[in-house]
Amino acid sequence: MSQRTPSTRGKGRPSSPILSRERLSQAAIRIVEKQGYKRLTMASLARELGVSASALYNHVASKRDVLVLIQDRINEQIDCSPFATEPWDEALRRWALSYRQCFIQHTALIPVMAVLPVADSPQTLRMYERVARGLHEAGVDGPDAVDIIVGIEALVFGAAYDASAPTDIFDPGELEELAPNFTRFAAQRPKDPREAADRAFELSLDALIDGLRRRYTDPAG
Amino acid sequence: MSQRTPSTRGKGRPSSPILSRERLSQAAIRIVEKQGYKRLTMASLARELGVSASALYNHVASKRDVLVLIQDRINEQIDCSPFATEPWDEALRRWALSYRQCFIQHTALIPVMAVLPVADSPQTLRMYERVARGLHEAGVDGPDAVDIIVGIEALVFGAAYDASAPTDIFDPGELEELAPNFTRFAAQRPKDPREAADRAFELSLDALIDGLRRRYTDPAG
DNA sequence: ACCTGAACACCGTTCAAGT
DNA sequence: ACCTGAACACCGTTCAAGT
Repeated sequence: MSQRTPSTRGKGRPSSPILSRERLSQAAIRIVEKQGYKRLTMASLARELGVSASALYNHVASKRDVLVLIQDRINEQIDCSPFATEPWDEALRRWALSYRQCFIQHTALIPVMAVLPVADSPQTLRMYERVARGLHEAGVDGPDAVDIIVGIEALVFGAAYDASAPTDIFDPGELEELAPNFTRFAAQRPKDPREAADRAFELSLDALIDGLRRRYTDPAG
Repeated sequence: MSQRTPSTRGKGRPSSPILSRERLSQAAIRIVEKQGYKRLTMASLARELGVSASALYNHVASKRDVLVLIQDRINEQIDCSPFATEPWDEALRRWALSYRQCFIQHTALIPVMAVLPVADSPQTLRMYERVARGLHEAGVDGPDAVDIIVGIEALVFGAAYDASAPTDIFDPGELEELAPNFTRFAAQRPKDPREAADRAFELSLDALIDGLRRRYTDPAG
């Protein structure tokens, strides 16, 4: 299914391949960081690597594969370390904050990431293992731990979109009369859209974790 | 900004335009329901309407505009009526369930919808007004009501992706050794992927609303 | 004002041909 | 095994020309 980096075989000339999945994903991330996802095309990726576009297909099956490679590297940056030191609820909170922070710059990956089989992304799997183990050790039973991961992830993805939205997203324009109360409430939020998005996310995240705490932690403990 | 349906002017021949934003969005939804979002192109939409593709640009500025029109009609189907009869927490729950149900078939709209200025979508605005008013009347202060809408929406969007994911999404394949616990836990979830997704969503939604209830409802009340 | 037809500037992907 | 160059089958969008 997934092509591996071809190790130079023992016989014949090494013929030293120019490309590899490693170099390919590095170049892709370079383009995304400098020019954004709109400018990441198979042609631009090939140019960055100094090869023809068709050469890429010796290493990936499709453009979606390139996005999967990027996503795997991005997930490496998400901080799961609090599960080693903090109580599960605080660890979950910090994980979610870090997760969202990573994906705000990569919302284009969300449609891919959200439905991606874990078999295609070792780093995602490592992350899930860390979180699932942390929750299980805290007394959450296995399937529920997976459900909690799924739920937090859902909130994180949605919130990452929200944080990347344009400034005027809640300005009703000429339609104010359709939503007078909502408009007034929205105007009372922080002017900085990023600050408003951060607060909305943390309000929901804290409520969610609070609800989980009630469910899974003995009130006497 | 937004083109209005041109009312036939008083002078000259009526010249009866074939197209309108109304007919355009209806045709678009017809294509999406029959053939999915991949098959919705400006060309296919024009064909469905019996006109040339370039004619569409007299009524919408871009393909994104078409998606916005679809989204507005989809949002009309989301059930906000519980806010008229139920307590705010139960109403919020039912709204979220209905919202997710609508978007499971329309995940392609999520990247558009999530960052869409409300000024471009009257039905979205109506929906927000209904929910914001319901929360405010229950004692939630204005800006928090908006934050809650944003948070629930984020969870709903992420969960809609999850519910539309392929069956084998948590099968680690050859990578099982990277995540032995997670793999075991995932295998204990319901076999039917849709049932598993539903449960994960409801667990998080219930925890989130429970957390909100604690925050906004007087425990004595 | 509204539509047509042709054209433009892209996409991702395939494939025979080379080494 | 890996790369090139040409070609294919699309996209969304523009625009002069018609009524």
